[in-house]
Formats: sequence, C-alpha cells, structure tokens
Amino acid sequence: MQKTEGKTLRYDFKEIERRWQETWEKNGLYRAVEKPDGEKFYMLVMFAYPSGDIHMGHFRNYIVGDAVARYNMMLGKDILHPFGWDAFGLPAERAAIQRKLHPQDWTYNNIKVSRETLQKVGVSFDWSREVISCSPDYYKWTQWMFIQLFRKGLAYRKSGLVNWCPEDKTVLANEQVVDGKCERCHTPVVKRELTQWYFKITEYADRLIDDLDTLPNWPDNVKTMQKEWIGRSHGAEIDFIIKDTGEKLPIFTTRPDTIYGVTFMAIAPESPLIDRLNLDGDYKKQVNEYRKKAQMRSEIDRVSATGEKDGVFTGKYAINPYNGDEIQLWVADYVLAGYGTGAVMAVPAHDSRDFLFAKKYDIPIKVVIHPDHVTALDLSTMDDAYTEYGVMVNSDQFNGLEGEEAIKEVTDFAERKGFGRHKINYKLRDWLISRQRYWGAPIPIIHCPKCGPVAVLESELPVLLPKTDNFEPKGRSPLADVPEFMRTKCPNCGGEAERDPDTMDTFVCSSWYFLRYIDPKNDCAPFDKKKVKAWMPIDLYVGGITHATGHLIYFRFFQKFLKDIGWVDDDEPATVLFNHGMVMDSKGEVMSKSKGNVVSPISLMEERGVDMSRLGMFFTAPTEREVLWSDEVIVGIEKFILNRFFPMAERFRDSKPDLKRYFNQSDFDDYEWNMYIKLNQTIKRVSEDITRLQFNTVIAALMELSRDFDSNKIKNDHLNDGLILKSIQMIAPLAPHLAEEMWLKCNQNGSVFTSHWPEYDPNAVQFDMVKIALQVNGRLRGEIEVSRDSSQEDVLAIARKHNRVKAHIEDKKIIKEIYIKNRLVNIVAK
RNA sequence: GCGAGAGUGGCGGAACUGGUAGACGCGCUGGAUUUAGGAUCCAGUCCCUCACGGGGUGGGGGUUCAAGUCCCCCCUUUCGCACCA
Repeated sequence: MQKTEGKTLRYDFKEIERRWQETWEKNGLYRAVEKPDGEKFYMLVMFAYPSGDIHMGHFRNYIVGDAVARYNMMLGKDILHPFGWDAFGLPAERAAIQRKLHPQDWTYNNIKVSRETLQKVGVSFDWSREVISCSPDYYKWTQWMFIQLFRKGLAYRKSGLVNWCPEDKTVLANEQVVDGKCERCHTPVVKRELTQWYFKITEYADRLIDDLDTLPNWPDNVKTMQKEWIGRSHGAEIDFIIKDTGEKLPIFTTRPDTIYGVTFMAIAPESPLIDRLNLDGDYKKQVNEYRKKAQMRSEIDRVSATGEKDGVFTGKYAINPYNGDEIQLWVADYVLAGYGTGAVMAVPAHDSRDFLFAKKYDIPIKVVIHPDHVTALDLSTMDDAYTEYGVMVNSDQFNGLEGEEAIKEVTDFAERKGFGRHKINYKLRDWLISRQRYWGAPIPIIHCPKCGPVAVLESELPVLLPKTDNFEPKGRSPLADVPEFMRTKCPNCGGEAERDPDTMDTFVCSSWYFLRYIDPKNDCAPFDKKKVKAWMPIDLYVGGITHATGHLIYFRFFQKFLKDIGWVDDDEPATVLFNHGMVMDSKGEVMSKSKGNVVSPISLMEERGVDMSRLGMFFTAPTEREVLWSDEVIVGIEKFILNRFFPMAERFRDSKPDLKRYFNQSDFDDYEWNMYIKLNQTIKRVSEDITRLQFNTVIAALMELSRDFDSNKIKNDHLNDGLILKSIQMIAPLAPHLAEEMWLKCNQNGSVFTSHWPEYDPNAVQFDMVKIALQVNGRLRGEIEVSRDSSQEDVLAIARKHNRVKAHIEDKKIIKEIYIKNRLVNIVAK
C-alpha cells in the first residue's frame, strides 16, 4: 500500500481489484454472444498445461491477449476471448505417480488453483466457455475427430521404426525428439520397431506449405520454419537395377543431371532391401555386423558424428539405367532410412557427403558437371565436391545441358524409357499419434479378429478412460492391463474383440480446441457449424514461438481436414499470429524450477497490484522481445500511476463533456489548443501502437500526455474533463481495474469497456508551430521555429540569416538548398 | 555447416515510407523540502572540450544533400534446421 500522506487520494488496489472483478463477473462483461451479428473479434491465447503454477511467461501471454481483447471491445466488436486447459499428458501422470495421486485428481486440482490465479489477473476470459481436454465431454469429440480421419483413410496403422523414450516408456513423434533426446526428459531416444497409429498429415503437405502464402500476418520466421520442416523438394525417382537379383532399386535425387557421375550406391542399414540381396559369406557377416552396430548407435551419436562417414561394401553391384555402368553397392549409416527410398545414388564429385565417403574408401570419382562452358573442374585439385549447378559433361547425349533444364531433360528421358519419373519428396513424416500411456484420450478403435480394426460407433462415444490405479508405465499401455476396458464386442460382427489400448498424443487434443470454445457445451456435435462460421477465423492468436513446427502445423492440418469434410469454411484457422518473447530472470537465464529462479506473478501482484504488474510487464520491452524480468521495472510505473495518472481523477470537474465533439482553435487559448493537439496526437499514437501490439510506447505516450497536462491552466471544463476521460479510456486495455475505478470516480455510468474508444480529431494532430532543423552540409547548426507548412522561400530566408548557419556558409558557394517541409533545411556549400 | 533475426547511453528501450539519434522509464549527479531516513518536487545526464567545435547507433567500405534506417564485406549473438541425397 502506498503512503499518500497529506493527499486525499489513496490507491487501494486490493479493494479496487476485488470489487471490479466481482462487478465484471456479476455483469457478465466478458460473456461472449452465441453468434456475433456485427463485427467480431476472436482473440485466442494458447491454452495452458495445468502444471499448477502460473509463471511470468503465462502472465505475459495472457495480458497481451487481454489488452487486445479489451481494445477491440471498446471498438464495439463482439469479442470471443476464451480459455481452457491442455489437461492430458505425460507430466500429469509422472507428477501423479510421484505424489501417489491419481492423474485426474492432480490435474483437476491444478486447474482449480491455476484458474483462481488467472482470475486474479483480471484477464477478460469468458470462463463460461472453459474447455478441459481431459474431460469426457471434450475427448468424446477428440475421439470423434479420430474416427472421421479413420474413415477417410487418414488415420492408419503401420509397423515401422519409431522413436522410443526409455525413460517415459512411450513412443514419441518426430517433433518431440530434440537433438536425439526426448523433448520432455532429455533421455536419449532409441529406435524400436512397433505397430502404431499415424495421421496422414503428409497428404496435406502441399497445402500446408502453399497456404502459408495466404497468411501475410504470420511472422516470417514461423512460416520459414514450417516450410523447412515440411521440406518439400523436387527431383526425380530413378530405378537402378540390382545386378544379381534383377530387383529394382528406386532412388530419389534432386540432381538427376549428375546421374553419369554415380560411382556407388548407398543403402541405409535399416533398409529391408539388404535382406534380399543374398549376400555372400564374408560380405554377409560384415554387413550384418555393421547393421547391428548402426542400430546400437543412438540417434545423437549418428547426428553428432558430422563429417565422419562410414559404411561397408556388400560385394554386390547395381546398374545405372542411363549408361549400364556397374556400380558398387554399399551400406552406410549416413543414409536415412525414412527419407526417399532409404537408398541414394552417390555422386562423389558433386555431393560433399559422397565425396568424403569415396575418399575414405577409395571409390572412383567422376566429374560430370563443369561450372560453365569455359571452366573445367580438375579432379586432382578438388578437396570438396562441386555442388552448384553447371554444365553437363561426360554424359553422352546430355552434354552441354545446364541447371534446371538439364534436370528436366534427364528426367523426361527416364520417364520416356520407363525407368524414372519426376517426383516430389517431403521431410515431413506422417504424424505418429499413439502413446503407450494412461493419461490421454483412448483411441476409439476395436480390434476384431475377423474384421480387423473397426471404429467405435459414434453413438458409443466417448470411450471412457477407465479409472484405474494401475497406470505406471511399464513399456506397454497401462490400459492393456484393464480387462474390463479391453474386452468388448466388435461393432461390425458382434464377435469378441479388444479395444485399442493406446491413447492419443495430446497434440491431437490441442488441434481443435479453438473450435470447441465456440460451442463448448454441445452434446450432439463437436460444434455448431453456423456458430463456427460466424466466429472463425481467429483474428489474433498469441503464443510462444516454441510451437512453430508442432502445434501450429497440427492445428492448421485439422482445420484443413475439417474443411474438406464440410465442418468449417476457412482454409486457415488464424489470420494473424503473434509470438511474444520469453520471460527470463534478471541474468538472462530461463526460469525453471530446478534453477530456483522462477518469479511468480502472484507475489508480485499481491505486493504491487495487478495493474502495476501488468503495466510493468508491458512497459519493460516490446511484446515480441524477450524480457529479463526484475521487479525494478515497476518503480517508474508506480510513480507514474500513483503520483500523476490516478490523481488526474481528482481534477475532474464533472462538466458532462461530449466525448465525440471536436473543437476549433477559437474555442481555446494557446495552452489549451496545444493540449488539445497533444491529446489527439496521443490518441492516434496509442491506437496505432495497440494495433501493432507495441504496448511500451503506449505507456510512454500516456506518460507524456499526463506530464504536459496541467489542469490549473485549463479554463475550458470540457477540454479538461474530456482529456481526463480519454486518458482513462486509453489506459483501460492495459490497466483495467485502475481505469474502471477512475471512470467511476469521474461519475461515468457503466463500465469503461462499454464506452467507445476515443477517436482523434484529424484537424488537431499537428502543432501550428514546427521546429525546423538547420543543417549545413548535413551537419546540424541550429534550429528555428516557424509556422507549419511555411514556404521554402520563407524558411530558407530565415535559415540563411541564422547566426550559426551564416558562419558556416560565409566565404562559400551555395551549391544546393534542400527543404523538407516541417522538418529541416540543408544548405550544401563549398 | 545452412537459414532467419538482432547488435543504439551505465541499464530497459524510442526513432513512421532515409530527414534534428537517444522519446519514455530506471539509475546516477546537484538542488529544494525533511530532525533523520523514506517519499516528493525542480534541474542535469551519449562521449571528448572551459568554449568554438569535434566524435558517435558492433567493425570496415559504398550510395545520397542527408544513413540507426538502403547496398557490399566482416565480427558478435539469439533462434531454428542440422547427413533430407
């Protein structure tokens, strides 16, 4: 509490915050309409994982969204600003195991605590639409989504090598493996051969890339990251032939123009093709040993061994279909099993990796590309491959062709001959969604010995997660050990059958939550199409950059799928994306529990008040930049609010000003007119800065305005009161409790948030007198004040007479005089 | 290694389409008030110089009357990707 001895005013934030939060709740200020009729604004922040504590990062995220929501509310739009919980997932389960609690109890308890904290922050969430992803009435529809995908053949089961985390004892999606380690617990990931459920996101790869171009208001870095993650590359698939077995060995290459330079072939150790080669004695032994060794090597080993390549010769040969050359067939672990066909044609002269490999094992190198028609490559002096485009040489009828054209010709040739084709490849893999864990949405599939995997009938949803205490991870799904869950009848033939024991990746739950907010209580459908049509797309989505290649791809994928099956209208879920910066401690380190440097917004808010904390966070840095948090940033804000801004309410004269009225210069004296201009300039600046989410300069502008404002010098009551009321309106999105309190103190009816955002008077945003910089040869020599829009002649005449200017142009010849209206004069003299 | 962003006072950071660099705040210095501390108010605060003036937005070049802003090279740093053939 602030001491304000001698002053009648006291800013009792605890009382004020409590009172306004109650009032807002009572009046349902943030209750969204079912269907907007006028202009709408769907403000979305990423829903939260209920870990039990709300940290500074959350706080920052939500107050940014809140400010935008409140601003748009004041612009008269219908607002949808919901919140919910990403409540399934591994950490809940682990925490629950450690604390000997059930994940459900742990999760719901955390939600309760976190919700109460958030409610204290005064964020304008419509809590009546809260969504909890682990609640059966939500995951019922997550399962429904699965079934729709399954019906379209976009959810399927396949066996393959998958990422397995030995610590968490579950499979992981590619996105959850970072540097060969489990994203969550940092345990090195191993590969296992398992049959798992996948979503065919690759089917949408092109649209996921191409539609990024329809999103001008997404940050470029996110779009670039997504493009690279999806990794589309154009090239050719060429069928080589295994010499002995005659088997076709298709390979993918982006450089078919180097086809005559192929001197060996490399196959990934995991490739099943190797088993079909009928290797002879010693070779067989060596290859098998190598394959075993490769499999033992962890992912990190293989990744960190950059540069160093090894492999083993199979003793077999393949035939290049272009020239019939016999080339050696190697097994090498620098070839990725999962990309292309798991085998590559190696062109040492024109690929750095192949070059290293060929040097190491003394494999021939053959130059088939020259940089241009006059420059030739000399193999004896090459210490790396030449990988640029160039002119084809030593390539029979293709000699002389260049770059793109060469690639096209070579591929067309293969197509005509039937041993190759144009081909597009992606780095993106199908999305592995099965998890061998308890705390997730059960996969709504029944395995029937006769009918195979059959979807649960929609009328039977949800497939309830059985309440069991037996959820400790042991390498297979805990649900498999719950017989009453597993045992069921086939929906098709009625015979004995078993449920799928796996649960879904939580990213599935978070891929459609934004649609459920629009109709959160719907029992009959995931949502009402008409309501969704009215509210979508999301007008602003605010979150951290960490989800660039995970969630933000998945939710776009879901949107597109739902569009394809007629449930939504838009191709893209969110038109504007904004990534706020991270919040670090004062030393620039990431806040984490293990480091013990976590600053909780709760204690801060209790000590300084919610609005001071909000303003402090807003003021310290622009939204997209990272913040090194220290409580000191509050100091300046506190002085500003307590000593200057809040006391403005005391200067209110209750003159019932018309806030829509514009004034003329003749209504005022000089000080008043200048204040009027300053006010309108501030309105303009603040409106623009809020639109681009730059809140630090919003506060700076308000500081300037209230610094210049001296009520004693203002005789016009309407100006005095209008300036105060508009200032309150302008700070309202950032400091809602404060604004409401001042609004009330100024005898205004209703909430400041139902008042109309001020509009600036376009005839009063420039001062009548402007300062003109005087330069000689680009150097500043003085400054004069003239009336706005003065003519070049007049200004130059004054400028030439200016003492310091004169001193610098005397004895010199004036070559050029430049006048930028209302800004500067530059006299060029020699 | 590849790609993208960033580099401005002691600190956080301003600066719209090239046009007075350092808004706003912290900190610091001096003054007023106060028994004192705190708080508040006023003034000052990029660097060198008594001043005139000069230098200055990571470094070096360039374009321009004019560059933090545009172009080229380099350094540092953050983030992403990392054998994707």
